[in-house]
Amino acid sequence: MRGARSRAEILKIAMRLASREGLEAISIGRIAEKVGMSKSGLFGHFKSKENLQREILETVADRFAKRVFVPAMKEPRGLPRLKAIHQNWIRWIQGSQDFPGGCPLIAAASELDDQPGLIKDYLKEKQLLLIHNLQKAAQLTKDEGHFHADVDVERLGWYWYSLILGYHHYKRLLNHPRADEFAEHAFDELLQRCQKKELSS
Amino acid sequence: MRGARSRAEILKIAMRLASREGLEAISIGRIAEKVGMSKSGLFGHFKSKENLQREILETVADRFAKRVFVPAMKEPRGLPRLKAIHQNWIRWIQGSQDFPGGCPLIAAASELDDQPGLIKDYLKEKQLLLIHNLQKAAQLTKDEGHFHADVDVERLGWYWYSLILGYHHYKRLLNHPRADEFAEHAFDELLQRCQKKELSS
DNA sequence: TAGCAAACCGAACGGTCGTGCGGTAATCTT
DNA sequence: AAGATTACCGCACGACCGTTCGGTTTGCTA
Repeated sequence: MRGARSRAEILKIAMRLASREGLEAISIGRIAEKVGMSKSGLFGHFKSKENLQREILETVADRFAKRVFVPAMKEPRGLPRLKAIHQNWIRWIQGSQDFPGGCPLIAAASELDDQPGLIKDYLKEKQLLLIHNLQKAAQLTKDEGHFHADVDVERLGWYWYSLILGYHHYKRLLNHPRADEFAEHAFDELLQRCQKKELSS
Repeated sequence: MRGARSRAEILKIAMRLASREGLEAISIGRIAEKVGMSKSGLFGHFKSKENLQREILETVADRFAKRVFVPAMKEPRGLPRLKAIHQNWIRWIQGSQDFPGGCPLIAAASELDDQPGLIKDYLKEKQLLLIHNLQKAAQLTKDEGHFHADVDVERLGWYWYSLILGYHHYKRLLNHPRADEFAEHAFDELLQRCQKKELSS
């Protein structure tokens, strides 16, 4: 089937465009132009703009998992794996060549947080899954004995995510020179505090 | 001049709309409809959409200062003032009736972080000012002796902002039941850590 | 009260949007 | 090789976009 390769290529380009301009701001016409095919030809692949948006989001989420979580699974469970996830995540935000516009998931989150609909539900589901995976990795770290037994993994997950958001904000919007330093330092502190009695519920 | 009141009313309604749909997504026609006047009549007040967007942002920033910083200035400098700022900020995010769509500044930040232009520059300037004010309040706390002398106020500012972003994310997108608890707890911890030797550069 | 500036309107412009249709060319199935 | 399915195209639609313009109403000033 010739369409499959074309479809993947469309999504890759659309993803790149959406990372710069936002999921709602992109238009089918401009994607088509960039891909090098007609508007109606592209439209035929997805049967509505909403479908296209959902598939873009899906493509991004897949890529995120492949870049951040999958490689970290090769590290032994516990602290090494946690650190690998964090490092991959930071690198992801620093912007592989694929996303000139920062993490599309974070961008989409603030873009959609107040207009209900299929896309928002889908995004929320993906975010919950991401957080669940963070917490699972943290739970394993507890089980391995690398963390204090009283650590509240849900709270750790929130801390972790917050510092990622802060990093993203300082880095991408403000171009703050100390963004990398802050994020790295904060994550180390967070891990250390989890080894002591702090961060319990 | 009859136009002044009308102008303020337009901005108030436009601000509300922009908080839900984003600064780029709003259209002059829909704002005009909601205000109850003609598209061209509204357009006459601002002479371009970009001007309108900038003025919306300005309105939001003014209101933010008035709700978050100004009331906190009545508290004595140092810890009490810091806590007041935080409390007001949290309340601001919880969404006064004015913003059904979460903090427009945060929303605009992710929306604009990758498309350069006047609006982004303006937003960035406002964000830097906000951070500067946070740091100034923290510096005063140091001067009052409420914090350890080695505290790195720039780093504290980043921590503070990060937890606000995390709160916003968990609260508005995910409707997480523990969002308030996490944010409150984290801020208390942050203050405590600033009183010890931690959080130095 | 005359005159003027500003607020506001309706209509229209060129443009882009998402979407649908009919037709052609390529590919797969049998 | 015949037939069915699919990819893709050009074209056109109705709707909405930001913006402009000429004309009417309103409120202030002299």
